[in-house]
Amino acid sequence: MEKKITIADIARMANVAKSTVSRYLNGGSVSEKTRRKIDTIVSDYNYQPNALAQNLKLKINHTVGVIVPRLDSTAQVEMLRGLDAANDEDTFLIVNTYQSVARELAAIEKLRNQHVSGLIILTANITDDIRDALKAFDVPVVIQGQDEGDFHRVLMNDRQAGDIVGQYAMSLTPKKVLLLTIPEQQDWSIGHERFTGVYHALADYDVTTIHTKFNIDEARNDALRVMSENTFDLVIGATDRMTIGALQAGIATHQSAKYIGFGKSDLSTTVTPHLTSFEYDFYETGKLMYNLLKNVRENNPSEKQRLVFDGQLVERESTQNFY
Amino acid sequence: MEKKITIADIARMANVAKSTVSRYLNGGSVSEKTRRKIDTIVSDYNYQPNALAQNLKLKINHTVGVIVPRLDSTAQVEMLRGLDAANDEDTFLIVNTYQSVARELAAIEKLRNQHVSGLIILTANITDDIRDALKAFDVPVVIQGQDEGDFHRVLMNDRQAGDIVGQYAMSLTPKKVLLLTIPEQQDWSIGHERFTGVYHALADYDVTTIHTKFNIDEARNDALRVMSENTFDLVIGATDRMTIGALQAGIATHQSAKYIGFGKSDLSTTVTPHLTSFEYDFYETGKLMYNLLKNVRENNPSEKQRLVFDGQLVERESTQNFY
DNA sequence: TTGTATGCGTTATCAT
DNA sequence: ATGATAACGCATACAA
Repeated sequence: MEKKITIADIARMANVAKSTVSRYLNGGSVSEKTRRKIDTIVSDYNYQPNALAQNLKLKINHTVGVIVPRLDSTAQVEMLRGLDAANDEDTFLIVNTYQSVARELAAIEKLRNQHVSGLIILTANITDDIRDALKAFDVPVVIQGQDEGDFHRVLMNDRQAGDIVGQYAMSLTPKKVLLLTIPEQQDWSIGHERFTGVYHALADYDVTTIHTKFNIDEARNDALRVMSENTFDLVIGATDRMTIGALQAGIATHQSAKYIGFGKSDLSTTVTPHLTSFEYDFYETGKLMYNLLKNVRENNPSEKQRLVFDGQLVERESTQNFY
Repeated sequence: MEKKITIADIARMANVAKSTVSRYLNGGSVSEKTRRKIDTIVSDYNYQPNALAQNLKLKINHTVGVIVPRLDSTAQVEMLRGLDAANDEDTFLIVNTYQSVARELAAIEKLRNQHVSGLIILTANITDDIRDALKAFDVPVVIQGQDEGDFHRVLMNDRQAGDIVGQYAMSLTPKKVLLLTIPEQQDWSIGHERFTGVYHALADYDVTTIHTKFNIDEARNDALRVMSENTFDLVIGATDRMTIGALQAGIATHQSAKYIGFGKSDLSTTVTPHLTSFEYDFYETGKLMYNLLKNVRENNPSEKQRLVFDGQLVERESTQNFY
C-alpha cells in the first residue's frame, strides 16, 4: 500500500538532483555509485513513472482511442483481439458506444480531451456529425468497413463476397430463395455491397427479400412471417445472426432449406446444423488496423490509405442435404 | 483540423491573464465583457481542456481501470454494459487480458502508471501474484465472483444456485446424470460452489462427473467420450457453453437427455432446444460494481464491502420431454 | 558525470 | 474582477 513516489522523492533520498534520476531512468550517463543508490530506492519503493506527466511533457501520448459500437458481435471482439495482439507500445482507451450516435460523439470528445495519439473506430456507420467531429480531431483516424475517403480505412471485400456467394447459390439450383438483409442506408457494405452479387446471380430465380434487424430474435420473427406462408429451399442472410434466426424459423415451420450466412462467429458451429458462411478473418483485420495506424503515425502520408481484405466461403452442414 | 488550443492561447487572444480564463472555465467570477470575449474564442476554436494536465494538477483522476479477462463471454460483456450504464463521470481504461496472468499483471502496472483512481476487475481467478500487485496499488479495487477478503467485491450466490438446481434436478427424477465442470482450483465459485448443492441433492443418484474447459468445442469432445459409451437422461454443465457442448454430443450420439446450464447468455435461446439455465443478471451486476467503486471512493470505508447477488432458474425447452 | 533552470497545460493562492 | 506566480511530475538544454 505504498504511496506513489516521485522523481523528486528519489532525488532527495539519494542526495542527487532530479535530473540525475531522470537520466538514470532514461538510460543516460550516471556514475556507478549513484546508479546503485538510485537502483535500490527505485526497487524498494517500486517506483512507477507518472504517465500523465510524461505525456504532458513529451507531448507524445502512447494512448490510442478505440471506439467499439457493439460488443455482442464476434467480429468486433475478434478485431479487438487483433488490436491487442499487434499492439506493442500503446495503451488502448476503449469506449463502447452501443451503436448510439450520441454516445459515439461523446466518446470522440472524451478521447480528444485525453489527447490520444490516434483513433481506431470499429464502426460501420459514420454519420455527418461524426465525420465532422472526426475531421476536427487532429490525430490519425483508422476506420473499418466503410469506404470513407476522408479517413484511413480497412475494408471487407463485400462485393467479392456477394459474387462468390451468388455463384455458390446458383450451384445449389434452388427453387425458391429467401434473402434477409437490412436497409442499405443503415449499413451500405452489409445492406448493399454484400448482396449485389447475390441479386445478380439469382436474377432469374424466385427470390423473396425481407429487411430485418441484426439480432436473432427479430430475425426469427420476421422470417417466421414469410416462412409460415411459403416454403423455401435456400435462405441467405446478410449476417450469421440473421441466418440463425431464419434457421430457427425454418425449424419451427418444419421446412428443410439450405442456409448461408456472412461473417465469422462461433455461432456458426454452435447451431445445429453448422452454418455455411462467408467468413472474414477479423482477428487479422484488427492487427492490420493497428499496424496501419502505427504506420500512419510514423510516416504521416499525404494520401489516405485504403486496404481491402478478402474473405472466403466455408461450407458446412447447413448447405448439405442429409441432415 | 484545428490545432489544439490552450488556455494560454485564449488568454493572449483575449488580452487577459491565464488565470482569468481558468476562472471563466470553472465558473468563477468574470465580468460580463471578458466573459463574452472568451466565450467566442472558446467556441470558435472549439477549445477542449487537456485532461492530462488537469489530472496532473488536480491529482484526482477521472479514469478508472477495467480489467476484462475474456470478451467471448456474455457475462463479461453484460457487466461491461452495466458499468457503462452506471458510469456518469469517469473514463474507462479497459484492458483485455485473455485470461493470461502475465497480461493481467502487465495491465495492472499499466493502469498504475496511468494513475487511475480505481480498478474494476471482472475476473474470477486471483493468483497470489495478482493479489500482491493489487494490494501494492493505492486505489480502491472492486472485484467480482471471488470471495477475497482483501478487496471490495460483488459475488454471485453460486451456493444458492447449486441448491436450487439440485432441487430441480431431483424433481426430474433422472436415472443417469452427467455433470460437466472445471477443476475447482481454476475457479472456486464455478468449479466448487455451483455444484455443491447439486452433489448434495443427487447424492443417491447415478452421477458421472467430468472436467472440461470453458469453450464449446472442448466440452463437446470431452462429453462425446463418455456419452458414446453411456446414455444419460440428465446433463448439467457448470456454464451454458459447456452444456451446449454436451448438447451437441448428445445429438451426435442420438440420446435425448435433459440439459441444464448456468449463466445468462443469448446462446441459451440460440441453440435448439432452448436451454434451461440458472441465470444471473450481469448487467445489474456491472452497475452494482461501478456504484460500489464510486461509493468506496467517496466514503473510504474501513471495511471491505461484500455484496451478494442472487440469480434465478429459467426453464426452457431443454428440460421438457417433447422435442 | 552532475546540477540548474525552464516548460508542458492546468488550477490555486494571493495580491492588486 | 483581475493578474502574477507557484505547483503538479517529468524531461531536457545548458552550464558547471
